[in-house]
Amino acid sequence: MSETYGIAELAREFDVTTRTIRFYEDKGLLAPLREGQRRVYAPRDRVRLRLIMRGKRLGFSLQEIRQLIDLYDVDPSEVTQLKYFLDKIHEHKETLVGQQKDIAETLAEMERIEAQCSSLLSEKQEKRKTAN
Amino acid sequence: MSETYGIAELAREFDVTTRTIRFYEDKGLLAPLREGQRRVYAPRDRVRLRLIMRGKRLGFSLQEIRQLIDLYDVDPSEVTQLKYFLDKIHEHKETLVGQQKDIAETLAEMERIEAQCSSLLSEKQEKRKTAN
DNA sequence: GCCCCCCTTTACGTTTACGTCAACGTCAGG
DNA sequence: CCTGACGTTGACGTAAACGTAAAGGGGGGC
Repeated sequence: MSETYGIAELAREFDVTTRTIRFYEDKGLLAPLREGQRRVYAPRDRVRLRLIMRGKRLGFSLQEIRQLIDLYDVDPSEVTQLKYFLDKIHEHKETLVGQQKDIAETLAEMERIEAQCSSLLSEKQEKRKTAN
Repeated sequence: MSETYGIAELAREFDVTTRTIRFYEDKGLLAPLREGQRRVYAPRDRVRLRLIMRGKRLGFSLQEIRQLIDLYDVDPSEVTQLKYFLDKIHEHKETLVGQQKDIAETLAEMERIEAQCSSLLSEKQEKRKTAN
């Protein structure tokens, strides 16, 4: 079984160009198999691409995204490495929690402004009614 | 009263270079007063800079940040403009909610991996104990 | 046989967000 | 008076993340 995908297929699915996908490979974010020259993507590559897109939506650089992705296939051989990874995870978690806070603040302000606008709008529209 | 700030002062406070602050001015994100040639920043400029930094932490481009900031001082004169701003706000809100979801997912996975690593780690450390 | 679509590599171009350097004015302290 | 900190504009440099164009191979359908 184990479905595979072509580069154009993935490009369509994630709404990026094939150039972009190849670029990610260049940067070590993807490593598809080859059939001759052609790239053949396994489901795990697709998952990785999904992770990449999510990282981008959160404003992470490709380097940071690479770190994040690498956390998913940790080789848990050495204790020192495990500790290192735990550190990395803590770092990322802190960043994410910080972003949550930033988003919450921004959303709160958006809603404040929205309410302000809405009330002003309905006010104006009331006036237009009564003017008729 | 109304405190004012020099460019270096703000640069220190927000941990950016003066070049960066001037660059933001170039891009229309800041518009400090001048005393002769020198830039003089009012509290509102400081607030704006804070908004800019928050936007950056969320991965927005300076253009997007500009849009966001502009929402804070809307001139509520025209009804069509009000509607336009409400639209903008909705857009931004959707983006932010999307990011919240992305963050929640990523955090969940981080914790999954973290738990995995932790248990593996304590396991290994147990073995080292019993081996002695 | 030809067209079309998918695939490949190589290489130069572009945008964003600043960094860096030059060349100069201004004002306080020693 | 000199130094040093702070400020200015202007121009060029750079890293990241792709876009785009060139030049070509391989296979399927009519």
